[in-house]
Amino acid sequence: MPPAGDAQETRRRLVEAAYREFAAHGVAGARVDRVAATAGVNKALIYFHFGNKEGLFTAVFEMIVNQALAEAPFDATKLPEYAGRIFDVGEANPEALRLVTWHRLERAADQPPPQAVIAANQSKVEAIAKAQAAGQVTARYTAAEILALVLSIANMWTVMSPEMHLAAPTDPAARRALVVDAVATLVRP
Amino acid sequence: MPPAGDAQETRRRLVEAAYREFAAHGVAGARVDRVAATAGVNKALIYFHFGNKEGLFTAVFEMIVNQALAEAPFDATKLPEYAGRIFDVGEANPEALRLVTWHRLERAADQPPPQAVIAANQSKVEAIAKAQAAGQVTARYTAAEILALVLSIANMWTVMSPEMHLAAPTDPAARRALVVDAVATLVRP
DNA sequence: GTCCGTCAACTAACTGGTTAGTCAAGTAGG
DNA sequence: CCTACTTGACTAACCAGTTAGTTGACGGAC
Repeated sequence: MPPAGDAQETRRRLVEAAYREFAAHGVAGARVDRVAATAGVNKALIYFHFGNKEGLFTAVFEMIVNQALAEAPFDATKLPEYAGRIFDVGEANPEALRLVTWHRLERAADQPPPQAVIAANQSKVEAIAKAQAAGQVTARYTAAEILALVLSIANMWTVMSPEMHLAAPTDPAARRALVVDAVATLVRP
Repeated sequence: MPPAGDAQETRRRLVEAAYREFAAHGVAGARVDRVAATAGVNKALIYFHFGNKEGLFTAVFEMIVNQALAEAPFDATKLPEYAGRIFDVGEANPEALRLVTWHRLERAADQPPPQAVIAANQSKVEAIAKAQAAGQVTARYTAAEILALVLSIANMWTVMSPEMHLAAPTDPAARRALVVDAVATLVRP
């Protein structure tokens, strides 16, 4: 085994394992020993690299946020398509949405919101405002309200309680079509 | 001390205390000792009355579900108003929504969905279908899809990540107006 | 009417397993 | 040999659940 092995690689393996653990069980439910076992490294390495359990979650959360921001390019003049893309990303990474929800429930209260997210939202709001001024997007709602609506509808199925899925269409394509169409209806000038 | 005291009252106190504890910390994060202390009863009574921690959560969850179903009378011909009412209930009981979210994350996978919720959803879907047939609600989406849309939008602000609140209007009245208007726009025939 | 057995409701103290976090020692590469 | 990295073994605290026993109400026997 490589003791002076690749620390970078060890960190990556730990974050990957922690991602699954936290997404499945949250901070309180996650087991540090389980993360270490899954990553195939000694538990003490977690404390060496990340300080504590909380630090490990922070590392995972930052990775997910950056990844999410990178995967969904924003175009204020094509909000329905953007919503569809968000839907696709959520569909492909259901664990990421769980992780964000755990964050909201367990940590958001005593954690300052990530600067990257605030900045990203701000630029999106400005872009929407510009599109509104150009008459490409409805002026019925404020730019921030539109962004909130788009994101809410894009993620509506993942946030929905599972009981709802029994009554609603299970076909992903139909769910996606609904998301795109609903956003289109709402943001039409 | 009343040993053969009011068991009903003891149960109520425990459920009440557990409600706050679970809403704040979830199942894994909740502390049984803390619930007992808050309720002012002996910890063993929790196991006497509810079997285990899980049973206590189930009791709390059932109470919340029944309460929620009772508080929001459904009228398929007035979906925007219904969304507004759901918004109001959520605004008045933020803890209830947290509890439902905890349930979804921690228990929904291995818990059969409550029959009461399924039945309630089914009757709502049927009512919407009837309103669609009468031309009072758009036929662009299926009845189940409309219900999903209405509920998603009604709860959009509570589900939204807190970062969003920084960019969006903090005025509850404005948030409510948006919810009602967006639903109206979507369900108009 | 009082004695006694039963039972639901309740309690204080305990247990055994778990868990986050620590530490001293060791290993390889530069 | 020194720095960065890794390890097995350890611990102190925590926490869900248990246990053995107490309390008072109720009801039937005499």
